[in-house]
Amino acid sequence: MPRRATIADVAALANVSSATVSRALSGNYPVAQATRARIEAAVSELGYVVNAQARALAGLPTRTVGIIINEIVDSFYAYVARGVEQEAAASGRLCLVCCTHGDPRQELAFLDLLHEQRADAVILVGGSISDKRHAGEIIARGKSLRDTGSLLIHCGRATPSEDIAAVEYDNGGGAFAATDHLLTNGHRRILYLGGPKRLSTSEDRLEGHKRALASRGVEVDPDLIQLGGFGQRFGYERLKTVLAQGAPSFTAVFAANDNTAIGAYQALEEAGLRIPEDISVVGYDDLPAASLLRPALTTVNIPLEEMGRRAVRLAVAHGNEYADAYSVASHNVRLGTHLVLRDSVGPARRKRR
Amino acid sequence: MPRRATIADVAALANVSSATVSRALSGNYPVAQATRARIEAAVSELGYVVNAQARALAGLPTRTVGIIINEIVDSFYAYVARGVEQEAAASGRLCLVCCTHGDPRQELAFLDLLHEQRADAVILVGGSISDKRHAGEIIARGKSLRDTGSLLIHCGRATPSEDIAAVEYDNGGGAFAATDHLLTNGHRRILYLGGPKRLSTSEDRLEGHKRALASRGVEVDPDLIQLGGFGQRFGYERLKTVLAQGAPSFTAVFAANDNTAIGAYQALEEAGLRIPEDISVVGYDDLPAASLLRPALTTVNIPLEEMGRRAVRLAVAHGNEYADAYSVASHNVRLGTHLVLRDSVGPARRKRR
DNA sequence: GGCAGTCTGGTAAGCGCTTACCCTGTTCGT
DNA sequence: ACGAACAGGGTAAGCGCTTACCAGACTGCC
Repeated sequence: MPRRATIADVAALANVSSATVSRALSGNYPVAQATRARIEAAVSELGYVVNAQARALAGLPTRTVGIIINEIVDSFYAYVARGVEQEAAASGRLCLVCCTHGDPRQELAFLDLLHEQRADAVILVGGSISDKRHAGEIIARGKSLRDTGSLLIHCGRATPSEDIAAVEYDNGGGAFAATDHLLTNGHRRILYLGGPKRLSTSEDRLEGHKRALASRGVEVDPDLIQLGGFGQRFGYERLKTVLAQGAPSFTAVFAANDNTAIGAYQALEEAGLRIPEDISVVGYDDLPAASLLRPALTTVNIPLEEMGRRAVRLAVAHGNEYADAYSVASHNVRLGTHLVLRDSVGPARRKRR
Repeated sequence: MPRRATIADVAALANVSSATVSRALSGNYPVAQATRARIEAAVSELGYVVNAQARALAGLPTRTVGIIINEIVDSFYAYVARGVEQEAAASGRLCLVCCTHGDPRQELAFLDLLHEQRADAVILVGGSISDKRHAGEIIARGKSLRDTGSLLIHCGRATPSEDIAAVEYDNGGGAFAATDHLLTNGHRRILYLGGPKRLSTSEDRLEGHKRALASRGVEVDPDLIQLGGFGQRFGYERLKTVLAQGAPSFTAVFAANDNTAIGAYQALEEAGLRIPEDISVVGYDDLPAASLLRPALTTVNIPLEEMGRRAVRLAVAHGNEYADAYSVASHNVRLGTHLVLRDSVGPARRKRR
């Protein structure tokens, strides 16, 4: 059973020292053409593959970036991950993907695991729960990561500390635009559906919604705010429950994200309500599913992929000017969102005609 | 600027040797309660985090598994990745995810990168192009990987060699079932749409389709076989082209995968053809999008997540009985597929009534 | 009381690579 | 013609961890 070849084997076969082999391979030091050729021959003859662990241990960066997301099959996260992966691959880095399934403790556990792996950067994606203790834990790990030359970047979540860079998007603004669009179409009673409580993402969206209402002097009716989850299931069940309580007192629903909107579609369909004739719907995220729905869903677009790319760039840029990693005021980034008009919003129906 | 703490620092602070610290941390050797406590105190005081690279270099497994997929935002791959991630996480392993975007050369490049990383296992997902040279390259890397104690597993693709384990699914069987269902509904002229040529996945599906036709004595009409791609775009454009050539000569379309079916839906919609009244449609994969479509798409379910899990288990099981890694006849796995009936198939229309 | 067996813990040899430091020739500039 | 600068290459000291091997201190048993 062949043992894996080491640099020493290659060196022996090529009749040079292991230092020369190392130099020829990393190409950061002059090596004579002839020597290089002999080394390359030896490498392919032995099927030599450099050992990344040894390399990292010797002080080189690991060329891996970690990314912590909720759920890989959720398009929201998948697109961010794609951006991260692309940008990472562009610089020859590999991606360590971790899924928390929404468990904040997992978040911390993965942070530790990625620290063990000495990932060049770790990117934490998605809304954060509002919890002082948890935030503290994150900050501590951020510091600790930085002490090893790695960088923690928040992506799509506000930074809990000056020291942690973040790539955000105009979450409240998108919600404002969506609600404003509904208002412009004459809707005054809008059901706000979905979004876990105490999650920054939901809170920001709800805030934007309320701000839009306020800007037109529409009062918020607590009954029209139905928080709870970000899933299709939640959208379906909750809306069904609300609908079961009698004729809808609203003319539109603002689903806190597209998944919830999908659930809302089902509930509306079952209740025999037409979109947008009877009820208008807007979503948030602009996932591919939004344009698959019939009628196609009007929703807020987030530059998810770009966010992922930016996050990596932020981390890697810092990594380059190594000495500055400590002094640089983390250049936060905030990207814009915009409403994508499709077919799920119509004029508000006259009051029980 | 704090330097990262090493095991030696912890040892010094706890007044023991580094060996004892190592033992206390990995817990595979008796360490006195009191000593252990002192060590733990030192660890948390220093914020010590073990260095995975050093550990790996010292001979322990890296506890990472690599997975090579086409595209992370494609649900097909995302679900497999999810299974892999889950199973990996269950054994405390991290996942290195690589996306080839369909480029076979990338496949090889990532295989090398994962080899460098000494991943405990690497899982290659999705159809393979039919190319002797490429297959040879894969086999070579599989061997080389095994020489380092790692294992290459194929997932959703047939193994090119006895030495490489694979988790497959009954691809042809699913296609057979789909076509058979169409035949049962009276369809005789079925447009087979999509699937890149020379890709094992497409070839197997087409084979199942033809087999079903043959079993009912229906001849295959080459004009009704429209190969080319697996994307939504392809499905749309190609079907549009076909439709532009005059009244459809078929009563059903078998989309080689759900994405193609989505494109087909668009083309049909634009052409004013109703599903399933005018044209029936079946897809393949049973992605979440299939049930979002209206009418909901009848399609073939593949246990994607389970495949991912199995792949990891296959690799890890072998890893356990280390000595056998060489002798064990790779226990291939083949999972079943089944047709999911929804609303996109109806009885064949009478011939131009 | 002597000795085998059990607990604990230390010593030190690697794991495979990079790179600071050193050395030998060449090649130039002036 | 001579020192400087550079190309090319070797030596060996780590990087941080695990673990084989060894040793002292008890324990209990005959």
